[in-house]
Amino acid sequence: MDKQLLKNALSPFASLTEEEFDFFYSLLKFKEFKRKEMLLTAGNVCKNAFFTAKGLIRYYHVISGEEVTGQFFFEGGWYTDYESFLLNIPSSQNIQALEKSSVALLSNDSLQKLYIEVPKFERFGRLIAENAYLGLRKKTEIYTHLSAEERYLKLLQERPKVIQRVPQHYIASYLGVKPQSLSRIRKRIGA
Amino acid sequence: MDKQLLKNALSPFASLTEEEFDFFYSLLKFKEFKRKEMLLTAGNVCKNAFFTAKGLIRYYHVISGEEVTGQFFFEGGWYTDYESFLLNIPSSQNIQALEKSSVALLSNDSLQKLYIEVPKFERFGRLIAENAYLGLRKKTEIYTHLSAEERYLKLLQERPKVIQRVPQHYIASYLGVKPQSLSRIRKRIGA
DNA sequence: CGTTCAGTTGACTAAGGTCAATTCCCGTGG
DNA sequence: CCACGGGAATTGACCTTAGTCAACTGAACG
Repeated sequence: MDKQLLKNALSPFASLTEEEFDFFYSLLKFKEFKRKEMLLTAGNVCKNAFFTAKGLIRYYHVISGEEVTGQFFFEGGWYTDYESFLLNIPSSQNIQALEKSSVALLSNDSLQKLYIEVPKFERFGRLIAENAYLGLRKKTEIYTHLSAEERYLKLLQERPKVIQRVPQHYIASYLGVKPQSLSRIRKRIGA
Repeated sequence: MDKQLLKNALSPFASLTEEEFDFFYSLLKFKEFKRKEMLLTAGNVCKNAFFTAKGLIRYYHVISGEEVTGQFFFEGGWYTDYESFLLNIPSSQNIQALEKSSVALLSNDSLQKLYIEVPKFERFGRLIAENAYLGLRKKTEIYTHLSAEERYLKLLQERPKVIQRVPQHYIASYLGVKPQSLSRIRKRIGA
């Protein structure tokens, strides 16, 4: 596990002393996941927040029998199902490694400990949530007024890594189109 | 301004002493808005968080010349453009009263003061953001996999107040369909 | 009253979905 | 290392949903 990567990922949210960071670090657990392995399966309580140190993670919902991908996370990305994690209720999400991945796990207990021992992390938690909100709002706006082709082009432009590393049918489920349609779109724009 | 309404609206997020609440209350400003009056216009910095004590507020974006309504807020609802409010940058949103409304304003300065004087409010800020995130995620999910008719029925079922109080073309812009289509949907389902 | 803006309706178009048949990879086991 | 099997991607024909353009009705407010 790359300690520095973790430090860098936190720096936009909180400036920590060595001591504070080390305390935070001591609360983490580390785990390896194989390709297609699940970090969380719907119906279970999401006990951890996940930090992707290496690899590629996605979360998705199953709605009327179909997978709807919510987001992809690469090296340096944080994710948890807030609702389940915070309220300790069964999650409706699935979190899955799409590549062989190294992940840091922060349990809710540890996070609460963190909030108490280092109050600065309350702020950190708030900023993470606010940040998640902004990202999601952006996605929502894009989705409710752009065509499938425009959404694809936007993704291509803003996050080419997703196009490069994620299998196409997952991208389709993220963009809200069928794999066939995405294939036609790609053909049309000459990708 | 109904002090008790404000207290009730806060209670899910923070249990405050009389003293803490009074300090919070002392930081607020109060303002009346007429029907169609703007609380914020795109291009300006969003200097305040808004609490709707009475009336009906919406926020919207203008995208390719069209209004896209993000959300409606009734009595008891909070809203601010986080991005603009937090980062002190020009907002891309418009916030507007749809009915004659009484609104409480909390400036960023006041909020920062609050965070310092009553650290409990860091938690409050975090919970508000997390809550906003959950609401938005729900909307995003609904939108990317339900048909226009299903979205309308869902809104009708979950928030009948919106259908009752909001003019139809705003609902259309919220649901992501044209007013003509919404009219046809309503005819089809016999509303 | 009359002007204006919201809502309705009709005819047509276009985007994306559905069903189905291949083809193309790519990982696994022999 | 090669062959095979199965999931992923592509393509075609057709269908459904929502958008577009346009005319008309209705209600609301000055």
